[in-house]
Amino acid sequence: MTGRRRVRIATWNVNSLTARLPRVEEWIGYAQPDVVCLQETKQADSAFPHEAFAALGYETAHHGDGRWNGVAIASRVGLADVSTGLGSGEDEQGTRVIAAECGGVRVLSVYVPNGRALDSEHYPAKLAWLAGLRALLDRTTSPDRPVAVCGDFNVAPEDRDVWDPSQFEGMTHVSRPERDALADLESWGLVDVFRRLYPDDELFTWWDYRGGSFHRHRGMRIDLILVTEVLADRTTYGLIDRNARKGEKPSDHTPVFIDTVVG
DNA sequence: ATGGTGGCCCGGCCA
Repeated sequence: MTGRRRVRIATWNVNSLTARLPRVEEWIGYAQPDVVCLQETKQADSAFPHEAFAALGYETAHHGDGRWNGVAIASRVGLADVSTGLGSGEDEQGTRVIAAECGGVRVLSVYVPNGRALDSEHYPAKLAWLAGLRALLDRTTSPDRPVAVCGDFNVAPEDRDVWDPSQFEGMTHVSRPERDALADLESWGLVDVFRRLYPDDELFTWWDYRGGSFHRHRGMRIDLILVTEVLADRTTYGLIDRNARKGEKPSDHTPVFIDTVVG
């Protein structure tokens, strides 16, 4: 590992890897990411298709217990020092975070709890989970290092990250406490690097399956790549690949990736 | 029209 290398880091909530494997293989084939963070595999560790990724040249690590959640990292630039969970009391729902060292970057694949509704007990649990993620970063790495926290945050950081803010009043994903919890996580030393690259509105990563939302451009940007400044400063490109939301049996999320430089 | 679509897997729950 000498010299500077470009790495393409991607994240995708696949909404069941069992249902989505053909689309994931297809996407990896043309997008050629070096690291892919997956969320909502909905698989037990014993069911994860390590061989399918190995055939494409990727090492994989997965953390899941079956029906709910499930996160993974696939890497073709090395995969070491894997750890799972928040390591604190906030991840009782489990199987929502996995981390690994990939080509000189500490990569985390995260699936933040949905929260369901502002008056649900799952809502304060979501806020606590985000605080627990910051605590995990504090214990395991440093903002001076190359770190990429990638995943489905279930929070739209700003009003321009939803198709119509008036439709979301009183709902999760846009509330002040959720946005504050995300901002507090970023204040650890992370940059929403995709937004830094593209200040435009209407750049969404998720569209409801219902009501033709995708074709009506009714979405939200909730899948984020948060990186430390050493990576943000060297990020040359980023893309939300809307093509993966089209066609046969798409996930309701589409992948996001960035190109950055390590070393 | 508190609906609608899709994944889990077959009765609702979750997103």
